[in-house]
Amino acid sequence: MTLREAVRRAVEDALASATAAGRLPSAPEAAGVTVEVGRPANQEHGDFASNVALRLARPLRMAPPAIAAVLTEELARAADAAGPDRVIASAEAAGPGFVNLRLSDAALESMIDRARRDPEEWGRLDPGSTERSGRKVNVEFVSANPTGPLTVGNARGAFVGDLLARVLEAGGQQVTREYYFNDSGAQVRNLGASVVALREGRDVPEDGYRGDYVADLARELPDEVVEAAGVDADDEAEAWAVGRWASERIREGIAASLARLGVRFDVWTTEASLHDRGFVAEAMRRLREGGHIYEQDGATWFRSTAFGDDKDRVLIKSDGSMTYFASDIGYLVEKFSRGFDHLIYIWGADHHGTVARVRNAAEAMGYDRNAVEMILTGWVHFLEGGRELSMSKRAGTFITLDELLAELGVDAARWYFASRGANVNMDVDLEVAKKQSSENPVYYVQYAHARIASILRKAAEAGLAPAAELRGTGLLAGGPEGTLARFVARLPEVVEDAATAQETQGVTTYATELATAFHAFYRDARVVDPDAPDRSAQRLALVDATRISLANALGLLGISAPESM
RNA sequence: GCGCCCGUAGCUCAGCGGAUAGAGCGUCAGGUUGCGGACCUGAAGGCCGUGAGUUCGAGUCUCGCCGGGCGCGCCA
Repeated sequence: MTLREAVRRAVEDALASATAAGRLPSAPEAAGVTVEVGRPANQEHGDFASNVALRLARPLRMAPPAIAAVLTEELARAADAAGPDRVIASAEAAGPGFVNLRLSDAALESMIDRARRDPEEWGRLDPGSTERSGRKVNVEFVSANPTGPLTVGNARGAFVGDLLARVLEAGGQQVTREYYFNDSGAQVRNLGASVVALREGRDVPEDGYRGDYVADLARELPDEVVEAAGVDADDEAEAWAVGRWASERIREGIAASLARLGVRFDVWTTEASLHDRGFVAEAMRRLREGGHIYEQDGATWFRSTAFGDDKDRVLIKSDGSMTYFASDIGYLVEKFSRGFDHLIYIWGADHHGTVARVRNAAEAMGYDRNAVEMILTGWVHFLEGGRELSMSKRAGTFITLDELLAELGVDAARWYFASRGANVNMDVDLEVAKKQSSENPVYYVQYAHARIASILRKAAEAGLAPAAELRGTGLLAGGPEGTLARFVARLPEVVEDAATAQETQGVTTYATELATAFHAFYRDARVVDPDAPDRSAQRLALVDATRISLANALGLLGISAPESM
């Protein structure tokens, strides 16, 4: 349990017992008021504060400070009764009616001990601790068609999707990372025709692909691939055969690029497989049975307007071929057939127009539309020396993801995307990003980790080891230790918030604050002091818990925590 | 025209309806007889685009307006 939840329950109990004892009036309207506690911005206001007295003022017809005073007395009574195991050390009514709460030393000590007892689990949520833990979630992201290497344009989705997956996993959810692509469309033929043209020394066709990678493929193309297309193969058959080969080669390259980012996919699904395995037909059948389909102008339509869309959507074109949307709904059936409770799609902002139709189709097929969620990523504008870099895969003018990483490094790039909301547009000037890379906050946090690792090594050389437990030592009663411990103990709350909000900005903020708190502690308190072995051992324990928290916060973002740098 | 997203310090961005709006970079002024100076301390810098509304309380919620981006195919 997080400290926040323990404190929240204590306030809840105080409210219940004060009401039962008649110290607060009981009013039916008060039932709708839930007890919430938060971290005050100002540390003078304590470790936690609750606004419940302000919320109860109207239903109870009492002044907020008076309610706060009653709750404060009740909390003090409960703390006395709990003795040394109490979580709350003191409570006071303050300001317009807040109840400010201060944590006991014992509560802090036990959190530090918990972090060190099981470092792997520290910061991960207990199963069943939140509504969503245990949920089976599919996160589909990147999903670029394999007609060329991943570009910086794909970077946003790759990082946002992976970061989201990591945060959900830390929150106790079962995540499948999924990549969806088309390996049988006309683009594959065009890619093949482009490779063949270059191989034969001709110009790339009008609708073909350019770029160095196409020339590379032409050079590497084995004769067997061409021959396998048939001795008398026409240009069309040859283009398809070569296209399939090239497409698979590119897909392998994409997987390798993603692996370099620390992104690994569990499932790769092709659009063709959804048709081959009958999921598209199954989706059509469901919609037809529900009366959500009609024929018009020779095409088959989904009545999306019945669910609030601004127009109906074509599933089967008048020439008999299927739309991309038809594959989408087949994919819905396929995903739900695998038992997922929740589907998340990471899409670029330009796809927002297709959100409604997919969720509408899910509802029409009898699924919970709220189980289908689209996260739209904002635009990334890449600049070089203030000049915009325009990119086109067909023209071959783009920066690859690999090139970006070679310049920035995986850790810096991950931090960059993790510290910003998924849906905000942002400008990245590559020259500035490179120049500032050593000033990047990620290095500040990593430095704190490396510094602690160094201290622990120094301590070992001096024959000092961290104390097994801080419980009962009183080390955290005040001073620099208490301040640092409060930051360390917060990690589980940070993870819970990240999992709930499905965002990582809070994690980067926390990691920076924790590093700052450590650097301040380092300044004020000497850790390794052979003349005071007991205190050294205790401070080493606290510092070790700090190291674990830094490593786990960074790990949550897929960023390394170096022992030295 | 309709719809979605964005607008917070010079720059890049944080900010669960709560108390005096924050961080990094940049600028300016300082700091080490000890465990890593990739560090620390301090300063300057804000009508939170704008106007109303809801609320005990709004950067946060609602509506209008202004500015920027994107979308409105039997394309993928």
